[in-house]
Amino acid sequence: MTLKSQHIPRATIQRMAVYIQVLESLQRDGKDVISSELLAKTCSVNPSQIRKDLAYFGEFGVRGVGYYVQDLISSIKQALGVDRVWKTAVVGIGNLGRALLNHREFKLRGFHIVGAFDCDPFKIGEIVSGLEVICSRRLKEKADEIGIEIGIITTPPERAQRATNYLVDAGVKGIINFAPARINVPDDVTVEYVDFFHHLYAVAFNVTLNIESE
Amino acid sequence: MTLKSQHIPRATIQRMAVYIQVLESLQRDGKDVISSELLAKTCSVNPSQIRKDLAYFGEFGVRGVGYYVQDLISSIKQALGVDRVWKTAVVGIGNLGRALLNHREFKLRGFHIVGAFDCDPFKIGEIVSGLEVICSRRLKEKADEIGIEIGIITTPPERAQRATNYLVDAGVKGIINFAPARINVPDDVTVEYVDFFHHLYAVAFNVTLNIESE
DNA sequence: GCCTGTGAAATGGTTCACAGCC
DNA sequence: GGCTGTGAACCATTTCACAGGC
Repeated sequence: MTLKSQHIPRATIQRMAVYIQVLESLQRDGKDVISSELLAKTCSVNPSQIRKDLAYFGEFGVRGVGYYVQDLISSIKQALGVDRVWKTAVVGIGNLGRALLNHREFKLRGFHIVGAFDCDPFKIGEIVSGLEVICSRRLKEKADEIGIEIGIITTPPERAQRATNYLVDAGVKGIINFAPARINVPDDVTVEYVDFFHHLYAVAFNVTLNIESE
Repeated sequence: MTLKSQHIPRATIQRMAVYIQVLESLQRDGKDVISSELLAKTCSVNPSQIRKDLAYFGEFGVRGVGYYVQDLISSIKQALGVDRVWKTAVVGIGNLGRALLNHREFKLRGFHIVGAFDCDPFKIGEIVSGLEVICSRRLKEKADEIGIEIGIITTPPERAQRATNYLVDAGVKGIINFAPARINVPDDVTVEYVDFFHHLYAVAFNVTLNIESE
């Protein structure tokens, strides 16, 4: 594996996800080859930025030609480690948790949901999208049995830390937190926060700025 | 208004949203005053970072004391422009669109959903969460009538650009795009992209890194 | 004494410009 | 000729360190 073990900027990783998205769309449109310039325009970034980003992981392009779309998608996916199946579990079976469990795209993208957990006795035992809801306290026990690599927290904010603790105890090293609360984890556990109010705030701020400067 | 008309980093705005989240949680716990050091620890950032961020908008703290939680929340909300009601509309009434329409938190946070649009004739006329679904082509007409400031796109990716065009035509200056596709807008329109697969990819990458370095 | 606000220093990321290669 | 890959130059953001004020 082409692993240049230098530090890779977080921003680069975020852009890589965007590149995949755009490249898959180009692929659907039947495009075979793409230059960094054209890809850059679609992603609203600088062409050198793309070349630098990709260079962290290897040499994927052909000089004088560009990048082969299909190959580049595979290369990026391999570089990010998303060319395989990841076993995930959802903790917190409310509206959002159910929506995620029913979302087919997860499986299509290699993220298989293999566990559904909640601490509400009324929900335990219920079948959601083919999975039995299990008591959160039994997370470690279940994880040992089925293997859970990524945890998705969809509890109310006040229960997010407890859900986190169960996941960490179970040996999970990656967490996506949809709950609007900060959580504490050991250094070897990665957390990503998803909260679209943050995005709404950002848009509101920018619109306000533009209105004022008129 | 304390408007230091210098450029404010995008990263600062993102952190401001986090500060609000944490401060509101502190407020619920009955905390009156907080130091930049303590707030920093909770948000996993550097204390000077917080002081610098806040300084873009004004002097909200008291030397030797810290920040008054209640006041700081109000000040930040005012600074971001989220201390008022924003009229929003959802374009694309699928699973996600419906979920957002039924989400009470929007109204609580000042984002009132005043329009629901879709281009599917079978959906037009349907009542979702008290709103009649209207043909996307009539967006401008409706916007002139009710006023729409922020658009939320929840269409499939191939229809995202058309939804965008309708919104831009209607004079909307801020867009949240949940569709997994890039969209083109004029310079005076702000777009925020929400795609949790990007976050899943980021987590997968970090977990992969940690596994490899063991 | 303590904690904020802020210029100055350090860090890290982005863009430029061109060498290298098809 | 054209487009990638990359060191060097540039720019922005973060962190430090301390002055300012309760």
